[in-house]
Amino acid sequence: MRPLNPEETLQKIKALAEEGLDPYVNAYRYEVTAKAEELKAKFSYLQPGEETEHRVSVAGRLWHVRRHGGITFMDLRDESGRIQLVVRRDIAERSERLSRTLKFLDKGDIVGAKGRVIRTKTGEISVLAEEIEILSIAWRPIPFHEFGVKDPEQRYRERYLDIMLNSRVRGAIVGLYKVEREMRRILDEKGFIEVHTPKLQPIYGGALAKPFVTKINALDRTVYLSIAPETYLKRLVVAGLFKVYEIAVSFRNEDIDATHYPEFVQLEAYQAFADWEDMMSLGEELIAEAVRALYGSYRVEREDGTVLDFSRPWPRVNMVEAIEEALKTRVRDMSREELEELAGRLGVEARDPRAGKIMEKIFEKVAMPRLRNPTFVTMFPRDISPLARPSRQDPRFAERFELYIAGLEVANGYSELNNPVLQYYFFKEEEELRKALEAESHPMDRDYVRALEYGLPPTGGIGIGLYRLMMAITGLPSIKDVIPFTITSPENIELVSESLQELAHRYL
RNA sequence: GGGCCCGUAGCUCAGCCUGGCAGAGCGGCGGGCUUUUAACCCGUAGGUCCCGGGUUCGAAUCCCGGCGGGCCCGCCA
Repeated sequence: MRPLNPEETLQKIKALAEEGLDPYVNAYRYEVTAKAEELKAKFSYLQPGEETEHRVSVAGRLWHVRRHGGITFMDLRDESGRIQLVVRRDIAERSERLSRTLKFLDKGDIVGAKGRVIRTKTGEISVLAEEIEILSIAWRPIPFHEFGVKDPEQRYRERYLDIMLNSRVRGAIVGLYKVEREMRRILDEKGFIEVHTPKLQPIYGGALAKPFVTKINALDRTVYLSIAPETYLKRLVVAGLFKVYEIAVSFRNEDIDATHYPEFVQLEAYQAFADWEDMMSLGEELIAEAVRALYGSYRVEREDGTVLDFSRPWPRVNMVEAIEEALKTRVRDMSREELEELAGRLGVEARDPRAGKIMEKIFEKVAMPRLRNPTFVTMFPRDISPLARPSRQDPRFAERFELYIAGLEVANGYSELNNPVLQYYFFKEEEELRKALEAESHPMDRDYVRALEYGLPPTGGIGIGLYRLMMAITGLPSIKDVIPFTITSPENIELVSESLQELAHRYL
């Protein structure tokens, strides 16, 4: 690997160019015929020392270079895994280009290699290289090996290094893709339509959060980045798309912590003629099958040793009952004042005009931390659920649930409120609330109520926080770990290239 | 918004409490080596101790301010 030293880098580049090996001149494409892990599986039958005539070409980044004088071993990493390249002196002596190239190879470089598949004397399935091309150069030292990048600042500033070196982070990013693919497959099979709803919205809604405010120049109009796709998806149900979903990026202008980030991805699905129970079942299926697609099992053993069991069905616990069981106290008929007093005794800060908000806080304090395996918490207070349908059993509560996994709130869903009179009434309530305190409230959305006036079928909906889900199943401690790139404050970046501008003319 | 902690070589970190030559391992560079797996052996270079100010004969170390980062609490998923 090269030192972070422009002068030495310059000498290397010049020397490469003189030998006709400059990859910025030579290497525009490379024919790849095999992947590392596929080769190791396919040739696992080889005995130590056995060689084949099977010629392959592989490409990737050099991970280790072990030079032994007459023989060199290199580990090449591609997107499937690692495979060893072997360069023997007797072969290199027959190819001047190979022996010249070999001198320049450095840990971190991107190379392509052609050769025969063998198993070495010590048992490693390898490509015995006959040709090697330098395809790109690592100008900067990459912090390889056992240490990797630990400095949290460098991890986030140079995230490509963290993703390159940290297999858990890479696994979470690839894992999210597999989760989304499996969820799409299931929803497609059930006849759901995938759509995109506006990210630029004149009225934000579908959740209670501060929005990002921006402007459409063409219309000279203030708009908000979507905090949730919910109200648009339900407009589509009104329109007759009775099974509809979106994997939506949502933006909320709130603080960043271990479980919150201002932009995040959620899958929201709506199904006409279904209620909250159906949506719990759908959520179970989507998540359990995604986990199985990822790990081949409904049981996940996490890095920290804990095991999560996604076998269905998952427990469904009533919020009030969960609190009462934890506290051994009857809370279901408590007034707002009594709840506030209880919260005070529990050390829960809850000054809010809504009794339901205080109830939720108490729940999060006393009952939520106990929930490890996937558990639905049901019957959320009605006054903190302005888009949900009141319970057919007790109108103080909504037919609303949240899903908790490993102490994280991962999903939220309900029987959708389809009564326009009640929806308008709840929006008015929210407006009053906004005046009464600084807390976020749902803005009045007259167009949404108008849509309901055309008739929304009885509908169930669910939103699944996909980053939270990845945190839960990987055990990674911060939501930033599962997001490919997060924002960092500005820095002065020193570039090798800036001091080597004299090279630019070579390539034009 | 409140509190706690961190910043030393390319990477991982020690040194700081109790002020006295800037350190280790890995990596780099040079040499050797035809079966290694973080190869090994010999040699060697490499520093804005985050920045600024103060105390002191003397500051990586103590004090003040700033910058960058992390964690916890409050609020939003």
